[in-house]
Amino acid sequence: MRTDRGGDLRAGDVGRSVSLCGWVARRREHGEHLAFIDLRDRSGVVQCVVDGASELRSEFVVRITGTVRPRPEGTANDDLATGEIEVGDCQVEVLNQAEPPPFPVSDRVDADETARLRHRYVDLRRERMQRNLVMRAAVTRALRAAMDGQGFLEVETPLLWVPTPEGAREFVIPSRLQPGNFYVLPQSPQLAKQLLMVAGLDRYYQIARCLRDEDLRADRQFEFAQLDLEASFVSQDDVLAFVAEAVLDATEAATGERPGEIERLTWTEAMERFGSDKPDLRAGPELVELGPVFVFAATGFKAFQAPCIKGIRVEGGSGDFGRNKLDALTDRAKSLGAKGLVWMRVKPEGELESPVAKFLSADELAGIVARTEAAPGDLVLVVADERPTVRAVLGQLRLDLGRPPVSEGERRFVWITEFPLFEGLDGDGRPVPAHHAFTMPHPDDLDRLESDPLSVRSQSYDLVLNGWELGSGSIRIHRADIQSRIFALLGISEADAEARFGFLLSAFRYGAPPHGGFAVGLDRLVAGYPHGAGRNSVLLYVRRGANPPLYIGVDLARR
RNA sequence: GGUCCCGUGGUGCAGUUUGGAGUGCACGCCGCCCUGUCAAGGCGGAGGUCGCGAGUUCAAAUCUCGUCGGGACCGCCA
Repeated sequence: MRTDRGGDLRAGDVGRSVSLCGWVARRREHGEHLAFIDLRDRSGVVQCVVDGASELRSEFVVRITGTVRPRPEGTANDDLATGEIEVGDCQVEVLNQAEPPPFPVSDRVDADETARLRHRYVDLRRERMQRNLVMRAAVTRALRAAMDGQGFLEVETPLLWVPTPEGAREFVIPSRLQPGNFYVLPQSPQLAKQLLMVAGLDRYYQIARCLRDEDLRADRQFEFAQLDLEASFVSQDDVLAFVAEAVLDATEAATGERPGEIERLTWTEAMERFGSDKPDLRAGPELVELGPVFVFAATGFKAFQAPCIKGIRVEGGSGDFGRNKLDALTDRAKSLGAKGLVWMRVKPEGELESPVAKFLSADELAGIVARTEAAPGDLVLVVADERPTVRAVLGQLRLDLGRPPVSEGERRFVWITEFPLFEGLDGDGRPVPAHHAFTMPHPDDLDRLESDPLSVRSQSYDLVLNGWELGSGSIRIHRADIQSRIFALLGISEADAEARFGFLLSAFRYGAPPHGGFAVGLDRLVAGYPHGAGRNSVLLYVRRGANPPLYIGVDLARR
């Protein structure tokens, strides 16, 4: 039916007779006997010169047969990949007519998103959307190649699964054969892949569908994909290397540029310096510890008699922040949980101007300037509070003060390692796992497991890109003695454990190898590549909340 | 479960603060003209329950309440 995709034609094709099929993107009529048709297919757009186009309308499906020729002198179009040539002497065959589209099929116009989702098949005709889907395919191809190259075996795990005792809320599917019983759709292949390790598969990966019945967010869908992997006989560094290889290859495939080494921060470093376990390293000031400045601890300023004092330096911020903006920043800090926000302007002579300056000694003021390395014209923001509050507030403020969009500027991947094993204590004083109950503690901290559990680090790790959590993983517990200690700490009896995790524990009794793994969120990874892209431009279909459920333009099934 | 914001021809917006005739702009659509355009251009035209429902008022796109839809965020997402 066709010989080429029109968008692929170049000067080298001049003279060829071609047949092209596609949609009428635009037409420009110049009287009865000259019209230009921009023909669009997956490869892009090419200009066809036809003898009259009065029967053609936007989005008609046509087959055009003609001859590739160079455009007349002076009429080339640098904005088009096909701009040097055109297809002339065209015969046009209308394969199908079309109603006017509900919104312009153009990258220039941001149409109503509801309409775009309802008519997703029209929305996906946009060049940008198709480009993103093509890029997504390039990314998954690169991921597969990287995993294959590292000796991983692709294995598909079941979708009709059983409940997992912890984690996200799961979708349930009624069973026809056992009325009253339900299948559960996996929130991740976590347990299945651990069983594959017990089975001796050694290195497994999958581009896995994950389904979570949780509330939606801008970057969150019920249904999403991840590169899921698990490997036996590996250390944490081995896992990080596997993932880095795949992610860097994918980035190169998507953008043409291979980032350098992925940086590494421990969780504590990330929290202290950036106030976040998913730091955006591109911009914004780091948090500076100010507590030690006040060695004498007996500062006369009550607000600074706190367990933790940190500041951030806003370069050149003195002039940019008048009282209104400072008040707004203070309100923002309070809404984030701080009791207040102390600001200090560095005056041309180097001394500090601040509402609280009179409560601080000269040494203290000088210490703040020295620690923050503040220069004249800078602004220093200080929060004093409990350590988690200080981190959270300043961590958010540094982003508020200048965070570029995720997909713009440089690409800063960073590993966050040594997460705490427990995130705190529950109402009964029992530690709460930060990851899951099968995460291996850091070997150096094992002897403190019972005596000081909150200080115990885990062998779990996250991959972060420009402030986005791209994925996470851990080394799993494979030894029964350590698992028993964890269950004891969590207050899970042997009977409880058997009831909740029985099939995994029983599998582990038949020879479980040391193993660990990772999962990379594919949608987030891909959305981070194109400039200005959002979630909805890299997904085939987008699911939104509430009624009527807008999926592919139809309601959910009812029974 | 909670907080805040937004609903105006097919699309994108202005109009809402301070109530006074569905008023305006751009795109698209329909018709006519046009032989080198490319977001073609010119002339003309059609297209509206201002999300929906109450209330206040002589009068509501505009004010109030409710409701539906959408968005952002918190909870939640091991």
